[in-house]
Amino acid sequence: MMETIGSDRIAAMSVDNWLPLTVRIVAIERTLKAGEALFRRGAKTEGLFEVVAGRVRLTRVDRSGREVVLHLAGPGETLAEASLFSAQYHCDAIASTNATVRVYPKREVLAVFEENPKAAQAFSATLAHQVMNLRTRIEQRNIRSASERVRHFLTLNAGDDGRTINLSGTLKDLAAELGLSHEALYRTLAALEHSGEIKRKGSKITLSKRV
Amino acid sequence: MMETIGSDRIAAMSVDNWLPLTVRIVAIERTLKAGEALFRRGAKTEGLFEVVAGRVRLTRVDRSGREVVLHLAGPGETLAEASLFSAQYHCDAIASTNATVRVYPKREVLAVFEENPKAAQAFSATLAHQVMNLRTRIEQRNIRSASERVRHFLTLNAGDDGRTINLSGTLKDLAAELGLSHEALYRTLAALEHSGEIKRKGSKITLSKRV
DNA sequence: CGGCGTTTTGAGAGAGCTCAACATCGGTGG
DNA sequence: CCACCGATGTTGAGCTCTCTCAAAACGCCG
Repeated sequence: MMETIGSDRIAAMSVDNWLPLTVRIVAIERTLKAGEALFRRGAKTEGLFEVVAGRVRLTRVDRSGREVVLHLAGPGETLAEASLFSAQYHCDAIASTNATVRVYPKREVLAVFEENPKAAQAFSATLAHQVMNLRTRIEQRNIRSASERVRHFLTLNAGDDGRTINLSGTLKDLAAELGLSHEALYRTLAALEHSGEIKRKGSKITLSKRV
Repeated sequence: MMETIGSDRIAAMSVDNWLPLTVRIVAIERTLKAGEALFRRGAKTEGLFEVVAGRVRLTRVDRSGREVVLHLAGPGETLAEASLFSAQYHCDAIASTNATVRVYPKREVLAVFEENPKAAQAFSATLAHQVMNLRTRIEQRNIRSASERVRHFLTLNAGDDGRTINLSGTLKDLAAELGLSHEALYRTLAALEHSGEIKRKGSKITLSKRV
């Protein structure tokens, strides 16, 4: 899984890869309206979630009341993997758009791991990738400069051609994800475009050849 | 595992919990001098590492040449779990002090997971905790204020009494870990002490009752 | 058309960074 | 035993950069 809007391809964590049909059948679907909470920090854990449609974000609220986006999951990705091993959620899950999710009960999923080593291993791999991605995220957060942080994001999320990025949310959302004020992001993008480093067209950004 | 110097107890990830003796026996020990690299980003992955003595840090170097500390592992903790599922390391591992590590070959560890669901699950749980801790770390990085960031760290790493923190490295290391310049950290600690919020005594910090 | 949220641009202030000087503490070797 | 040296710890001062507060243009939807 991943944390950056455009990087689904980097570590898309489809349930298909490891969760047997037997479990997927018992899953319950649930729909959420934009802004609705799937679960809240401190609530008892139910199980694993898969986003079927829409987008769900994992967030925490720091003491100053600011929302910190930990992760943004799109269709095919799973949510709250860590909750399988803990009794309570440790962050909030909120629908960013109208969304549909599937719930795989904790009990059933854990049972699968007992019986099916392949599934367990695939799940481990998934978590391991998540760890890597979170570390990348921390690396990003260490960058003070807004322009460097944006560049870091853009290069990391460039498409197959290495130059094109498709934003899937609003720029304001992206700002939150990058840990910048939205004004700072607007200004930075404007400056990068003005300097010719990038080109913008709607929700598409293109990097110019070599910096 | 964890990322903060004093929080070993929060998610100490001892190998003893899940890795069978059969594997632990084939492990190879290796010693490192302070500053020596255990592995470098891009190198072929060997397996899982356990820190026996000393401290090893996981880092990346950003484009400005600054070192970003992703993780600091102490005795009993494991390193590079994600490398089990990838061909190359994605960050550098460097000994912060003279250190001894044990190497558990990838092949053997993965074999254990095939045969022993309990081990696989314990490993997953370990990774899941790591994910949680990394998220906490991201939350921390979102805090702009140096004093708030330090408070966040202190409360998160307070000992059993909830008021005492034992620093295990230098303040300079801590600054890097917190993503602050060492000057800023010194000043902040001095200010907190001056205001009576904390007391310092060598490498020990005590929080005053309630803020 | 009216309203709401996003996108933009402006101006000012605060906070941390950088550069710099100095103190302190261990360890090393003469 | 003491002088030297490097790294850590500490404090000072200015500067840059982002945040915050403000205001306005734009776009979308009922």
